[in-house]
Amino acid sequence: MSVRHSLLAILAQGPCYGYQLRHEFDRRTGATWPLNVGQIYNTLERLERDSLVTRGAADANGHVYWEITARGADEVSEWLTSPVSRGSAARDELTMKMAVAATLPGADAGALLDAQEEEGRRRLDDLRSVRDAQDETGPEGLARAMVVDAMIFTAEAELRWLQHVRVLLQRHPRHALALELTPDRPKRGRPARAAAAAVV
Amino acid sequence: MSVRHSLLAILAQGPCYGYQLRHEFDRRTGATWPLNVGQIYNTLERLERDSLVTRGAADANGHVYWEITARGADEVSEWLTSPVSRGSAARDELTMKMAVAATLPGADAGALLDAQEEEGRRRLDDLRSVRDAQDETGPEGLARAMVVDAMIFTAEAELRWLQHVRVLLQRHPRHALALELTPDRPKRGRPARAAAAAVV
DNA sequence: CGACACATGTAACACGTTACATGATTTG
DNA sequence: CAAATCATGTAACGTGTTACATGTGTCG
Repeated sequence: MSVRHSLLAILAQGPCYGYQLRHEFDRRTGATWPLNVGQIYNTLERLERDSLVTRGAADANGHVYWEITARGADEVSEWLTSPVSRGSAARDELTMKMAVAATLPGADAGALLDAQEEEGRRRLDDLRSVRDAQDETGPEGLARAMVVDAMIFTAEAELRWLQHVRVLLQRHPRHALALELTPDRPKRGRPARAAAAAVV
Repeated sequence: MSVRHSLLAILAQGPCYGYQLRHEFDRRTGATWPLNVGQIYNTLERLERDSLVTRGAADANGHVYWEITARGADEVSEWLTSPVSRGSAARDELTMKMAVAATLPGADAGALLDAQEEEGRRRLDDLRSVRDAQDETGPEGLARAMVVDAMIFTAEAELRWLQHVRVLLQRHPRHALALELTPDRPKRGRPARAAAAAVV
C-alpha cells in the first residue's frame, strides 16, 4: 500500500503521465527502489477503478495525463497525516525465520545467526560507504540521505538484535528451545480453556 | 514468502494437519501474528501444487495429514541456512512515506514526524510492558521473548531515525526539500545521458 | 439446546512484480 | 542503420488476507 499511496500523493501535486510519475517517485526516494514501469500503469488503473484518479486524454506529445480526484486528495491528506501503524502487523521475515529456526529441533539456529550477522555486517558496510560518498546537497540528495540512513538504522538494529538473540540462545542449554510437535488429540470439540493474548 | 516457508519448515519436522500447523506456528512465534486458518489450507494447496508437500488421506479422527516431500525438505534446509537478504528490497512503508512527505511541497513533514514519533513511543511503551510482564521460562516463552524483543529493537531504531530526520529537516530552510514536478519534455526519445545507481 | 471451539475447505480480492508487445525518436 | 530510451499498455502470477460455508463434538 505504499507505492500506491506514494504515486497518489505525487499526483496530488499536479497531473502527471506514467513515465513522469516514475521519475518523480525516483527523485523523492533516491532511486532506491527500482519501480518497474508496468507497475505504474497498473497502479494507475487500479486508482482509477477506485475513483481516486481520472485518466485524461493524450496531449500533443502523446502523453496521457492523470489527474487526482477529490476523493483521491482526501485519501492523500489522510495518508500524509496519519502515522504508519506497526500494530502487530510487522510480519518481519527475519524475526519469523529466527523464531522458527530456534524452536525447530532439526534446525541449527546458531549457524543461521552467524550467516545473518555476516550478511548484516556486509550490508551495513556497503550502506555506510554509500552514505559517505554521497552528495547531501539539494533536495534530492537529502531525500536520498534520509532513505539510506533509514536502512542504516535498520541494519544496525538488526545486528543488535542478533547479538541479543545470541545471548538468549547461549544462556540456555542446547536445544532447550526445541519444540516437539504437539501429539494428535483424538477428541475434537470445545476444550476446557483457551487463551491467546495478542501483542499490542 | 515467510509464512509459506515457516509452515513448510514445521512440516519438515513431521506430518501435520491444518489446524495443528496453526497451533505449531503460534507456539513458535509467540502467537504474535494471528494466522487466519484459511490461509493454512490455502498455503498447503499451493505447496502441494509446487510438489513440496503431499496430502495424506484423512485418519480415523478426520484429520488430514500433510507430509513434506524430498524437494520440500531441500527447500527448507536451504531456507534455514541462508540469511534473509535485505538487498534494497526493504520497501519500508514508513521510510517511503517520510521521503515522499518531505519532498512534497504540499505536505507537512514535521507534523507527520510528530505523529509518527508519538505513535512509536506509545508502541514502544506497550511492547516494554509486555516484555516485563512476560514469562521467559520454557521454549515458548523464549520464542515469544525473541519476537517481542525484535519489535522493541525495531521500534527503538525507528525512533532514533525519526529524531535523525528531525535534525536533517531543521538543519535546512523550510521547504528546502520541496520538489516541484519536472516540466513536460516535448521531445521523446533518447536523451543525452542517463545514469541511475542502485543502492547495494 | 445453544454457544463455542475444532476442523476443512472454497472463492475472491489486493498489492506488488515481472514479462512481453508495440511504437516513436534520437544518438552514434 | 542499429541501439537505446521514452512511452503506453496488457496479461499473468505470487503471497497474503479475508469472508464465507459446512460440519462435528463438547461444555454449561
